[in-house]
Amino acid sequence: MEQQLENIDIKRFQQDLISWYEDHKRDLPWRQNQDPYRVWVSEVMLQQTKVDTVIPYYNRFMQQFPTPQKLAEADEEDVMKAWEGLGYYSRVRNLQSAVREVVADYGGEVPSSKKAFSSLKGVGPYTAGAVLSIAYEKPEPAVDGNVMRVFSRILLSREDIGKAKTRKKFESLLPAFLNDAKPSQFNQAVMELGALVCTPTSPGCLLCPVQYHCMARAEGVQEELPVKEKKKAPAKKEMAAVILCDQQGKTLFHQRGESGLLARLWEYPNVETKQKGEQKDTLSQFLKNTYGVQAKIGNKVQKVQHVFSHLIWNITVYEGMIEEAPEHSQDCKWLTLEEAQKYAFPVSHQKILKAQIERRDAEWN
DNA sequence: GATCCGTGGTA
DNA sequence: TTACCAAGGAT
Repeated sequence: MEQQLENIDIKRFQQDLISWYEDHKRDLPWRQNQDPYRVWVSEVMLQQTKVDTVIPYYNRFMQQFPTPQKLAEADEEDVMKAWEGLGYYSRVRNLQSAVREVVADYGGEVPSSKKAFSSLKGVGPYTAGAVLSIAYEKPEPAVDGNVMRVFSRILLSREDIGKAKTRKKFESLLPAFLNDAKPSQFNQAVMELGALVCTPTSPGCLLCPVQYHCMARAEGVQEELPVKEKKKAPAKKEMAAVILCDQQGKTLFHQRGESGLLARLWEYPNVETKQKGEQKDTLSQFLKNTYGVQAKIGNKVQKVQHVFSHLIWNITVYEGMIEEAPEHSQDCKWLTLEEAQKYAFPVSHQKILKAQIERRDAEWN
C-alpha cells in the first residue's frame, strides 16, 4: 500500500478533491460552524449511522442540549429518550459522561489536545481525529469506513478493512495527504466523496474528481474493493413478553441492566423461551421469580420481530392478569401509558407500547 | 484480535 | 427474502 502512494501527485489530488468538495458539499446542520461540541455530538451520532437518519435526531438533540453544560446537568432518562431509536445506546451514555468530565475538568471547553480528548469515554481514534480536525483544524487523520473504501480504491489495496491493522495503516499514510491542506476540509471531503460518489456499490467513477488518481479505476476493479470479510448470519431467539396491567390501569415495565444489549432501556417483562408451546408457563414462572408477581397469562396479542445486526428476536406478546402483586420490586415500575412514553424503549417494545395505546383508545371510542 | 453493540434502508 | 451496509468504540 505504501509503495502505491508514490504514484500519486498528492498536491493535485488535494486540489481536485477540495474544489469538488466546495462545489458539492451538503448543507448539513453540523456544518453551520466549527463549534467543537456541535461537531462532537454529530460525530458520535454518525457512528455506524446514516446522515439522513441522524439529521432529525441531531436537530432535536441540539435544541434540547445546546451546550456541554446543558447536557452535563440533564437527567439520564431525558438523554436516553432523545436517543431512542438511534441504536448503540452506550454512545449517548458515554457522551454524557464525557461531557460531564469536560465541564468538571476543562471548564466546559472541549479539549483540543489529542491526548486529553482521546481519553474521554466513547472517543476512539476516528472520533478524536474527526473532532480535532473539523473543529480545531488539527492535522489528524480521521479514518472511517468511507476513508478506507476511498483509499482502498485509490491505492488498489486488497487488505481487509474489517481488520484493525488495516485502519492503522491508513492512519499512518494519511498525514501525507493532510500536509498543507486544510484538515477540516480534507477529511470531510474524503468522507463526502465516499458518501456521494465512491459508494460501496456502483461507484460513480465518471463523476469522480479524483478518477485519474485512482488505481482501482485504472484497472477496472473498483467494484471488487474494498475487501471485507463476510459476517455470519444473526442467531434467532424466541421471546415471550407480557402486558400486565393493574386495577388503576398501570402497566408493569422493566429497566434493563447496566451493561450489554440495550442497556438501561425500558421494556415489557420478557423471557427467552425454548419451546414455543410452553411460553405461558415460562412467562408466569418468570414473573413470579423476578418480580414476585402472581399472574395468569392470557391470550396472544401481537407478534413483533426485532432485528439486530447479530441477533433476531421473535417476540410473542401476551396479555396478563394479576392475581397478586407486591408493593415494590427491583428494576421495575408500574406506569400509566402516558408516563411510559417519557422513557426510552427499544424499537420492538416501542411497537408494543404503541399498539397497547391504540387498543386502549379504541375501547374508549 | 474477535465479538458485541441498534437501526433503517436498499438491491 | 436475505444480505449487506452506515461518519466506530469497548471489551
